[in-house]
Amino acid sequence: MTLRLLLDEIRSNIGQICIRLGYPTVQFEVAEAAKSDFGDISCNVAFLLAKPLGKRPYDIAKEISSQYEKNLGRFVKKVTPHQSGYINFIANYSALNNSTIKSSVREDYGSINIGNKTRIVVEHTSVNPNKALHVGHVRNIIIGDTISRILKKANYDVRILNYVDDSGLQVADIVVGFKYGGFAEEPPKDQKFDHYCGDIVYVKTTEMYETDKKLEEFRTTVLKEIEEGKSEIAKFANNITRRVLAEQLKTCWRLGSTYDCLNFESQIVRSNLWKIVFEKMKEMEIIQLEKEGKNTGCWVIRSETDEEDKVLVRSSGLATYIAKDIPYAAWKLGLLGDPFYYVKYGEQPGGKILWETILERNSNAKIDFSGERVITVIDSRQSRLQKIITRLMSSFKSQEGAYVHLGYEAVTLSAETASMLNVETGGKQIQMSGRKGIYVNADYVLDILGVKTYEEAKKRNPELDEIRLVNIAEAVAVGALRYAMVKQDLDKIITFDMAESLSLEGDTGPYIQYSYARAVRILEKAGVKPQFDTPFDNLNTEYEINLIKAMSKFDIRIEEAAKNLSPKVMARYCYELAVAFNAFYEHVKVLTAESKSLVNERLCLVHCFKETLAKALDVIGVSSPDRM
RNA sequence: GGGCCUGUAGCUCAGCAUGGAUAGAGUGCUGGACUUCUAAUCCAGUGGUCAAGGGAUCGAAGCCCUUCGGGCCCGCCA
Repeated sequence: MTLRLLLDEIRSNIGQICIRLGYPTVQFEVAEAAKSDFGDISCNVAFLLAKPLGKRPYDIAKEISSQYEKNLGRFVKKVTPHQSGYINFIANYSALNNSTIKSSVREDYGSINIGNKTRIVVEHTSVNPNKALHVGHVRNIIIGDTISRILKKANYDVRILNYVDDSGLQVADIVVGFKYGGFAEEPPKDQKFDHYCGDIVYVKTTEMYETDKKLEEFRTTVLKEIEEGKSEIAKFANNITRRVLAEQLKTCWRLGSTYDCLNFESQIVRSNLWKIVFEKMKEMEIIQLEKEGKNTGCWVIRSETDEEDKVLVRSSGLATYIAKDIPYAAWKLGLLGDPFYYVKYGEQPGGKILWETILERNSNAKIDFSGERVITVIDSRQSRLQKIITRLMSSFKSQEGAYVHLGYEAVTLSAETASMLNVETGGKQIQMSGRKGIYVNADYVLDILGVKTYEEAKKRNPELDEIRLVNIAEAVAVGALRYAMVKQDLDKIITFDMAESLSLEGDTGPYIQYSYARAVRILEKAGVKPQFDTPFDNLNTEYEINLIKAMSKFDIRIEEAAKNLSPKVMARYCYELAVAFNAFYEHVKVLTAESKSLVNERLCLVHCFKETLAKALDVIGVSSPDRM
């Protein structure tokens, strides 16, 4: 918060000085200095005024600086014009320290009101319920979960949905495997049901199609029966997908992701939402019945560019798969009457209730899971489809950005990791494929990471009991995986490498968690509670000031992350905090400081750092173990 | 053929939205710091034609155009 106060103060003062000097109004920028050599804050106003005033930027910077010096205000200590034309500011650290430390103890530190409690839907995860989650799905989950957390921190009213495609081909495939392929309904002992379905039934059944065309024919009839939802096969499919879903959710919860409601595709299909949307689109004339050409007899969405038109309804009158996505998107935006009723699916870790939709009327109060805005997290291979849906939604609801497809690039496997799966790629990375069995399961990665983190924790904390060590190991394993998935920009491919994922040093989740554990230990060993009724004038080494400056940026980072829907901003912020603390830890002694009052001030700082880091880590869903 | 993404240090990536100072991290490699609040750490060194070319600008890694390399997508399948 405090950095924002400082920036606002400078912005306002410079604005006033420009008016006083009779300078034209320009949109100047006040921002963190690019390097600490330059000071704390920089302003580019002199560049922007150079042209209209016909002066050198440096001369303008000098003029403004000398005016500024007459009244430095609360947070500024020094103003210097730089040769380059920037005006640089050094903060009044006494004020910065005091303000930052005192505000950072607040429970809601870092929160900021951007959303104004706007109802916003985040849909993520949405994995076909016929297999276990692999590391590609994990990226989706972590992005979606982190975005939800960011938006909550920015005061949006967030609803998190998980769409369960329980009536698609992939489900039909495993049903064929169970019913006609001879696979037992129960997995071998010690194998999770979702792993069994994905690793064995799905992969092997798909393989069998190659040689057994009859088997492949069953797929079509099974799919049809599932969609109709009446037959024994449909009931069987429902039973299977429920079991897989339950296992998938365990993995999601293990990763720290929770949801508000499960939406089932089968119910969307069986509701009348498609008919309503279809009629609406006809009325609005945003779809056309083709009279000629290759799509004769089909209802299509005409492309606005050179791309192919998209068929919505076949010449047979049957809707295509996109007909499931359109009503769902419109439903999420609350544009259609709600045909669903809601029942409790169960209670999630942390106590949050998970709801699910049903079509049968019940006496429960209706719950509104729609939003004024909708964010759908799906990888960018589906961009074309999502673009069409976004376009349709914007004709239904003209509000800018009402429907957002938050796309991200895929997770691929490194050549080395592929070769562990007996896939030779000639040194190139490879796309994962559930169908071909080329993937790394999320549970497997967490388990392997857990073994390593357990060993590391035990080595360092031999006195801790087994349960505590296991909990620490799990927290660090999840932290490592989540951080790795979120630190990279959304439009960069992540090449997953098993060996590399085990690295716990440098720019990783465990590095950050470690800084937290160090802070906790200092506070434990101090034996006294920090007392905050002091002005914090003595925290004046560069390490202390850097740490305090980092802490003071929390809400600015939240704002940036929320406005750009950029989870990595928060990952980088956590890292920034940890780096500042680790440098402080190495160079500044807390418990053996020269005086009692200095010990206390530093204890306060360590305490506030610990609280701030925990809150920042929580935004990326990484927990903060006390010991590591 | 069309659409989207991408190219910055040996490797993995920030920085690009909103142009401005000597382009930053991690990792790797070299060397240093643990009888001290946990070395999952810190410090120093090493390492760059910001893919290439052009344009607009006082000023470009960033904006515009072109070219080249890499990836993904484009069914009356789901």
